[in-house]
Amino acid sequence: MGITKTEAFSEIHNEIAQMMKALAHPARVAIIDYLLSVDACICGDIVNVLPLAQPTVSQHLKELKNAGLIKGSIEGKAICYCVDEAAIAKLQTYLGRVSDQINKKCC
Amino acid sequence: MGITKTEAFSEIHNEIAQMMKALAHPARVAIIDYLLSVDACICGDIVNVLPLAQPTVSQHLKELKNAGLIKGSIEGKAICYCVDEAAIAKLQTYLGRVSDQINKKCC
DNA sequence: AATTATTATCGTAATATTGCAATATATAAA
DNA sequence: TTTATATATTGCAATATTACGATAATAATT
Repeated sequence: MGITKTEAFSEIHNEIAQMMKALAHPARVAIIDYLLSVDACICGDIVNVLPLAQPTVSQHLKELKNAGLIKGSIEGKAICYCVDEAAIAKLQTYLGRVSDQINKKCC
Repeated sequence: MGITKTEAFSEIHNEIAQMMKALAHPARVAIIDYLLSVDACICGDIVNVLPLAQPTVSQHLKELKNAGLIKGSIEGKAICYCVDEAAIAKLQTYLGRVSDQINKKCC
């Protein structure tokens, strides 16, 4: 139905899924990469870097922000976005657990 | 439009996004977790563990398989699925790079 | 105050995803 | 060969996502 049975799953599974979803689009992965490539977090030109119209980029930024993957703060007439370290760490921790539990003698 | 401008993004960004997408649903995260919790990879009861109907689970398994996150092999009348180590490693590598590049003095 | 630059929101069209009943397929067991 | 068990496929309804033009909101500049 395009609707996820969120309530049927554990909070952890929902949380991980939500963060993964934020990165489940090449534009959003590209945004993360661009934010990292800029030395400071004064970034007012994300729109110019992506092959998408400004409203679309704004929407993607919003999704990244809602998922907690980036933080934004007003910096004059531009807005400064940067990657949230804690969020990335959370994903790393999850994947680390997965990696550790893989049964090497399996399949 | 619900359609992603795939061709406008780099292969790496698309590849990462695709893998993330596979984990962008609590059911699929739950499947991974369940596969890891079983000692061997003889798993014929994923359907009974999830709060979803059999066709829905089958569909989620297909998506995980298409994204390369799990491998499946026929084992009698059941099918053995298990987590693909290389795929997880690829995601870990990506997140590791992100983590390394985060500008600590930012924001 | 008017202008300019930057980002957000609204509305909408096209497409994708989620979920399941019904049904098909495949293999093991009887 | 029939039956039972396990998984896949099809078809469809409900909802979500993606993309963008038009427009609004905000803040610096003139």
